[in-house]
Amino acid sequence: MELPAIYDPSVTEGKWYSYWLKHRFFHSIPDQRPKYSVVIPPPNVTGVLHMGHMLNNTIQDVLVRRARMQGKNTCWVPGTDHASIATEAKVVALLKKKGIHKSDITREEFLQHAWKWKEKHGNIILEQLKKLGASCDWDRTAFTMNPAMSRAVVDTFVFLYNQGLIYRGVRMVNWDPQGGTAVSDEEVIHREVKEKLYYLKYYFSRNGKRDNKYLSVATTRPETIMADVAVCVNPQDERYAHLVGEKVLIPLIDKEIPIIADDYVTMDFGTGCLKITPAHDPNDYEIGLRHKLPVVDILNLDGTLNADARILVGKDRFEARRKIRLMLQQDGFLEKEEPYVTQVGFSERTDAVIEPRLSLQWFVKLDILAARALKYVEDGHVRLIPDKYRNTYRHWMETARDWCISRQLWWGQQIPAWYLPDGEVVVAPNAEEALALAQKKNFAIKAEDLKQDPDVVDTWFSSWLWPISVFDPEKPGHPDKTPNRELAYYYPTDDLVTAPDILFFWVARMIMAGDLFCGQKPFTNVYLTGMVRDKMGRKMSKSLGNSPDPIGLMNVYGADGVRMGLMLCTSAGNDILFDETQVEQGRNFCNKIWNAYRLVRSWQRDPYLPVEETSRQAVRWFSQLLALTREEVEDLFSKYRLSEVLMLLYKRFWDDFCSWYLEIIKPSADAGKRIDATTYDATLGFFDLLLHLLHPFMPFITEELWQNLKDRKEGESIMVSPVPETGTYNAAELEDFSRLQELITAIRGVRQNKQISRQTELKLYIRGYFPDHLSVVVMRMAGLNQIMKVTQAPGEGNVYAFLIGTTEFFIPLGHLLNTEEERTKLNGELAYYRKFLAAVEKKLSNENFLQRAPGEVVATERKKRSDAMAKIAALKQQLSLLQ
RNA sequence: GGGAGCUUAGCUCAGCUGGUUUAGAGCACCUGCCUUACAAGCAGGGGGUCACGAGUUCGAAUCUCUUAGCUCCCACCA
Repeated sequence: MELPAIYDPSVTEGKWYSYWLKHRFFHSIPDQRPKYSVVIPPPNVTGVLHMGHMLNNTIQDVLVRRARMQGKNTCWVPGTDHASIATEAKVVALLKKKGIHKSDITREEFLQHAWKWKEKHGNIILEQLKKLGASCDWDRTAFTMNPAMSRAVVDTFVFLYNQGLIYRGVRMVNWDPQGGTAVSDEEVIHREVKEKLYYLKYYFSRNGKRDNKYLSVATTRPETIMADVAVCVNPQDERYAHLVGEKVLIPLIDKEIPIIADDYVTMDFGTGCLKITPAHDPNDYEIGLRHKLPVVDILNLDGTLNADARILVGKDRFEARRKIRLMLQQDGFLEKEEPYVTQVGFSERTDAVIEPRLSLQWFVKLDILAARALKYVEDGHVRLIPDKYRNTYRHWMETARDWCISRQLWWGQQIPAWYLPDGEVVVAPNAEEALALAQKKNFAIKAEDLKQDPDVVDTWFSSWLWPISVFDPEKPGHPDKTPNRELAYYYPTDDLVTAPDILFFWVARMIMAGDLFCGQKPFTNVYLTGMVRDKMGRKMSKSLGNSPDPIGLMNVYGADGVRMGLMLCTSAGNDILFDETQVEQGRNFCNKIWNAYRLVRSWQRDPYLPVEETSRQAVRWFSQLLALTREEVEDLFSKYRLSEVLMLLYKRFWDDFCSWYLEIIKPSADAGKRIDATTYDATLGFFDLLLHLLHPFMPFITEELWQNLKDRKEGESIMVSPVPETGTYNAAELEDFSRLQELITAIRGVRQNKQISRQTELKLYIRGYFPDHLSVVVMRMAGLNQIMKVTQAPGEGNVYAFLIGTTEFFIPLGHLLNTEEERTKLNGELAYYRKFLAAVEKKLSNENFLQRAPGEVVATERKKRSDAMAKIAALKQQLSLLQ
């Protein structure tokens, strides 16, 4: 078979992915074997693959493929998240283009559009993952809004409500006036904004009339003064203490409000006087509660001022701000204004300025759940990798606030709460049961009297059930139910790979749900990936245009190349600075593997050819090296140091296997590239093992070559084939071989330096330790015709001398040797070793060192001294030999 | 404002409980090579006062503190 000199991923990758699917290698059903399970962090249905997904899913695939090759019953569950806000926004935008406004259609009509959209676009990202090589069990593809999982969400809601863990309450929420919904704290982006700080005059009230004295109050939001209910000072503030209890008048509308005192107020900020606006500021709301102040809400849902504002009614909040500033100035209430930089919250989705707003929302009580979830991590039952995130996790869990789970949207699971005409509420899994409950309260109630809460639950309220509901959707909400066979087998899952920015609102909440419904953790290890940034360290974003198209990258470099490029530079928890040259390195490595295979394939296996000694030594060495490599790989994997595993394998394959091993055993072209059977078979065995070790990282090329390595039957695959056995290794032998490599490199260096061609054969004298059985290898690789062990430096003139360890080597070079140059070089080395020796001797003459340092450390220092002395002696002698 | 982390070669990073580390790797770079597996390659080579300063110690890239710079998380001082 003639193979092209350049590896072309496009002809192999699609072929093998189809083959894997056809033979259902990714599919898993419970059996007797130990399991290994992973659930994908479900990407948004609206999503298209970006570099973050690439990294995250490559890591999962590496772990999953490795487990599968270890013989575990491996199950990687894929799926997507319905992503309420993001999806609804997309559908709303799409309808708008068609001239349909959301408010003009019914909920049912809207949902029909949304589902249609989901069917059309929802699977794009999963198809893209296939191109990456993701070995998911596609038969299990889940969706957080499919009927069974939605049912799980409803049951969970009902359960938590009945347990008293869900309640409805008035809270200050982050209101997005543009999106028309509350959003969670996590969906608010704070940005610095240059604003103005306005100092306003609040005149004292004399029986409702303006006094001529006033308090100066600083605010960034003058448009909210009509909602003020008090002015607050710090009780310690001597400037104002005597005024507490007096009344002032709100500018423009002359409403009378009290002066109160609260520790919250910072004395040295602004004027030390804070206007209290409970309806429009969370802190003010808290203060309002403490002081039992009324709440005046002057804003409509869309951010315009309502009738309670008395002035500027109907104006948008920002327009109102500009107008009221002028009014205040005209009427002399504006004392001064100064520039001010402050943090303003923006909606992640619509980029509108978030308006703190009081409203009735549903909440999950988190105090107990968080405390229990914390314990799993504290006790080490759930391991965070890297473990620095334990601190972050603890901090959050100890300060967790109740979770607002209602969203004023349609796309999502509608809250299973029904309101009676009198405002009472019943919570039940469906309308019939709700009616039954309602009738217990009032038997006259009919079905049409009940009105279901129009809101849906937060998307995280479905995804926190993910590791449970993908296996047994009937389990959430039913802690006492016996888990089904699937859940019993696959749960808890083994590894979770996700980004640290959702540690709290996803990872932590999954631990809560796991504890609540299964009494167990949902996963054992959480591998937290870094964020993929560009090479300048900037976040990848559409607006910067610095985000490469993953599909395009895979088309150019191959999926294996891209996977390798990403994996080479990722350590857990650290951001990765993505640079296309890394992917190029991955592509080049694929090509290297490909060509190594081409070389081996070009040889003729000859069962009658005797084994050459060089080959025998090479096989002996490389099989030991592979045995060591497997140990190292195991160790690194156990620490989740994936990039280091890959780098190790890269060097083993490229440097050791190709540059050393294959070069040593390579049969000459003159002999018709014939190679003895023993060496050849061993080489194929090594290749096989290397392919197995590399497969988790580079699934396609390894499958392609493994299939070619021998005649394979339909249905065989590297991913389910046994890993070739390795023997043992002897560290001393491996050390001998690396000395030999140093020696050969040194001789090659001499050749290059002195312009001695490869054809010119050289002689080598050795004084000191050298493993004689490796001499043949040196002769072959360094082009020597003679190696002699000597006890004295050779008498011939113009000998090039060098040291490796304490062994001296000599190569007679005749007139090629530049005596002056050698002298300079040797003197340089001599100076180095003398300095080194001095440092060691200083240490050894230190009484404290001898007394306090452990014996072995002292012993190594003594060895360093004797070695250095031997080297110095050798160098001196070499110098003396130079004419 | 609070918390966590980072700073080692031009770049990306190892260096784990202080001692074979007067510091390693990959890429990039320099030199010589189209040697019939691979120029996406081969062979050889150069390059770092371990951010700054101090301390602990017989011994510090490693432990402690100070300073500077960067990153992330949490937090709406109006």
